[in-house]
Amino acid sequence: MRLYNSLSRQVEEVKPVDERTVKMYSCGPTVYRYIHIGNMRSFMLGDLIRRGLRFEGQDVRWIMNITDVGHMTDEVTDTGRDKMELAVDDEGLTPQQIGQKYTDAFLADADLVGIERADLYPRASDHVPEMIEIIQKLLEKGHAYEVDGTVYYDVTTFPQYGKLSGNTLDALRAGHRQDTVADPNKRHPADFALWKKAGPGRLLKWPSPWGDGYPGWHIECSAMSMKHIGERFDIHTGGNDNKFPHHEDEIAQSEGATGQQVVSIWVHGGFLQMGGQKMAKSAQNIRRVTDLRDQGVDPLAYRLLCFATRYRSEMDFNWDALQGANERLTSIRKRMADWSKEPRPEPLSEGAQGFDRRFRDAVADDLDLPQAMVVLNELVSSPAVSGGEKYALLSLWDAVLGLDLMRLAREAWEPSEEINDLVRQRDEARSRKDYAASDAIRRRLIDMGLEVMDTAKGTRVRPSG
RNA sequence: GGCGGGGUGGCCGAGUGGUUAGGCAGAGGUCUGCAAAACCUCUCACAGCGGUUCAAUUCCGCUCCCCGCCUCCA
Repeated sequence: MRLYNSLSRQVEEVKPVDERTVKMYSCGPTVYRYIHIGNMRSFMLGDLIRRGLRFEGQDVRWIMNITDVGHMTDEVTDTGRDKMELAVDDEGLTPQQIGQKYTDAFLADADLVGIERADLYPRASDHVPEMIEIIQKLLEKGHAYEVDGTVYYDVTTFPQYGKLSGNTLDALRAGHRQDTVADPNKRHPADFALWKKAGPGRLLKWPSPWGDGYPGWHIECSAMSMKHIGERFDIHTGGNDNKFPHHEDEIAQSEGATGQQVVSIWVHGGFLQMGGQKMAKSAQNIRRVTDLRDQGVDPLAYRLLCFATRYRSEMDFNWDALQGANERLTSIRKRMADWSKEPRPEPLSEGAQGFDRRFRDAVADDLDLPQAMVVLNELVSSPAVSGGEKYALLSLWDAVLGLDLMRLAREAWEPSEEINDLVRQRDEARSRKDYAASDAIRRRLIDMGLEVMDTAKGTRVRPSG
């Protein structure tokens, strides 16, 4: 599989350092509130990369962090309160309870959109000693300095700073934002906190060599990724907004501490927009996965909708398009139910193999799901491939797509005696040309949630989805 | 101000220097008693202005507009 590496700005082959297993780390959710479908798109990216690699026969170890402390605080002073602490005030729960509540909600929502569970979900609050260890190493190596209980990273000691985002130190100096307040303790405006001194009344704090405090925004990812998949791993994913400063700083930390390249490929997902704006709490345009369900849409239709857009591009969310995806998903599942009853030829035909190759190529080509969907659509309506083969291929491909395409086939729906009776009555009425009666019966069947079709063999019914 | 991504037919969205992306919606047709399902067909799409070229939606320049990051943010 090839992926676009934000660092090199080109598409690269995934070549696992440890030849047996691809190791991937994804920036996960912050758990002081519900996550929305825009966040989900990013998390789906990691899931799709893992599914794509497995499809090629590779083993993958996938880690996704849970952020329950740290990078949710005002950078300069301690007056800006940790968002976790604000949630504690609002909801009357302990930080642990808040974290647990929103972690559970995240996992449940992720399940709904077909994201398979990661191998591990390390929590930031469980890794403070590891973070302190890295900070100490950075101090020893001269990459960091302490001022009154707060430890900063000295960006001037890392000449490659800016290599990921393009925000080099020169550029950062040239284009200063007007509304930022300079921290007088920083030696360089781009320096960032590794460890912050705890202010009075702070709940979430830990003892450290520099006094009570809490970790800075970026250090958790350095600590947890290196602890769980090593100081040299293959893929790191996140949303586009993580590129700077989060990942830029993570590189400076991890590479500063280890003296080597840590991540091979950085993959960044494009944003989900809503009405031309980034979906974000501040824009008040967020939707949860459960909102989709409440609108009568299968959450997996959202997953299908995401496949229309390349993962790196921005995508505009819109209910009509989602509704369309929902229609399409149902229609494919119904066809799958029909095809499942046809014989499946053992060696696939030439034609079917051709479709399979094209599908696999698309997935391997930097996760070109829009192209893969074209192949899928062509297969669905291809007269050259039998229904049995279509079923075989689509159920294979669903390992990557995760759309539960076999749902209706699996449910193996059988009409009840009552339905069979009505079907018989309708066929009799039709043979008598008593259309008033046959239409009345059809109406009843439809009201029972069925789809009614006339075939050469008479009335046929199936669940309408 | 710095860094970066865009403007494609009713909607979502691929893609390409000359040949139909695809899905959804809509229209017509085949089939049907009528529907449904299925299949077929369709509405001269590429922000604007210049330029390069035999040929530009695709390359170059300019203009207009939108979005993201630079502060918490997938």
